[in-house]
Amino acid sequence: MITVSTSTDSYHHGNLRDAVLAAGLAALEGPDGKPPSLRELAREAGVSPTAVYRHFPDKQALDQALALEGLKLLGHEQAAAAERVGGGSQGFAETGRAYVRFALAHPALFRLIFTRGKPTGDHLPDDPTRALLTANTLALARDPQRAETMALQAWSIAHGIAMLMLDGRIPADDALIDRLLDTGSLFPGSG
Amino acid sequence: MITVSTSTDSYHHGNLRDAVLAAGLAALEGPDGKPPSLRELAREAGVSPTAVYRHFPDKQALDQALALEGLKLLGHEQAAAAERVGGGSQGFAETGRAYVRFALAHPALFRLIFTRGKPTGDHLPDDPTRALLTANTLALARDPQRAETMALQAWSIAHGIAMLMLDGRIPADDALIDRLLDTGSLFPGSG
DNA sequence: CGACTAAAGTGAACGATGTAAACATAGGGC
DNA sequence: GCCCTATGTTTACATCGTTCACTTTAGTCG
Repeated sequence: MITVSTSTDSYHHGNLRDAVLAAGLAALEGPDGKPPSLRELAREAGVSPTAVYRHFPDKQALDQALALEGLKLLGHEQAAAAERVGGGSQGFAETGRAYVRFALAHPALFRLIFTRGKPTGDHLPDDPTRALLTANTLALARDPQRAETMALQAWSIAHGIAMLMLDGRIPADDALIDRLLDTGSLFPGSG
Repeated sequence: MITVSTSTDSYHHGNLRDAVLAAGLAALEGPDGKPPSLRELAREAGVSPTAVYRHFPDKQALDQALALEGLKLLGHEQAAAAERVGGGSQGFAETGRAYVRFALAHPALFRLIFTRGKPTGDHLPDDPTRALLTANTLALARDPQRAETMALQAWSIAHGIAMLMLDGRIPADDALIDRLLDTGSLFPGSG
């Protein structure tokens, strides 16, 4: 979690990096689906635009850091949702619902997470979403290969639903989410 | 299809709208995943930036027009792919594969199609992709409600695979596409 | 045929953005 | 107590979308 120390320092901010990230997450929650500009975040943190460059090499790095925070949030919500129904295959289904609900609740943040321009080839960080997913499907299917396939299929359909709903191609209906994510109808003989 | 009349007129271009759209589609094919700027397209068409505003109210409208062209292309490729294998449930599966292949072949264009900022509430234009989809699932399931659900599920999983592969979250492997889109494993008792 | 009008182009300008370069400050280690 | 380095600041530049006032063309109508 990001904490902002509202220190009253004049020149040195004390903790600019976290302040900028916090401002970024806050801006991403706003109803305006606009991704925040670097200058806007600097303004919000009460600092000159170029000061941000002491903590992030460029805008893309800032975005990636924000995306990473978002990914953590998503992971937490998924884990909490799964735990709430007691894990198991119920928890697996709940994980998918939480994924889509998160996307609808935080559209700009969700979009940011999955749109960091070029892959730049660097390591994908710890992805709790994915870990949780494979663990769950491994409990459903004996064959590990089949489990991996199911995991990717489940991820894909949840991601597809989320994206299509965000883009207005599919009504963002809560009942529809349940209908589309119904594991019983999707994966024969599981659950 | 967009045709550019390379007329040698000096002042009046003759057909600026199509020229700009053509330049836009060309730019979107370039390896640089950048969405083209309005000024860039104007430059490419040999015209001042503001001339574009005689044909599009703003950048967003330009983007929407480009997205519409992309949607047509996608529809054509899907129809061609389905036809190639003789339609039917084979054609249905092929439709999904074509969807993902299109996304991988035209990343920037595909992204543009599904990211026109706010829905602005206006009508979704004729979407050949969706029409084809429901028609195909209707042939697979008797219950129309079930068919609609299957259509949206199929669309979601194809869209999810495409997006996740574009974002580098899933390897853009051709064999993987087939494995994930295997209708037999996804929808029990159909095919 | 010639004049007028509207469509389609031009240029200069504005504010916003990401980013680079040169300079200022403050706080911690010798 | 001094200096060094991390962290800011100011200024500047290119690019972008967009507005405004103006110019040129094409086509219609008397």
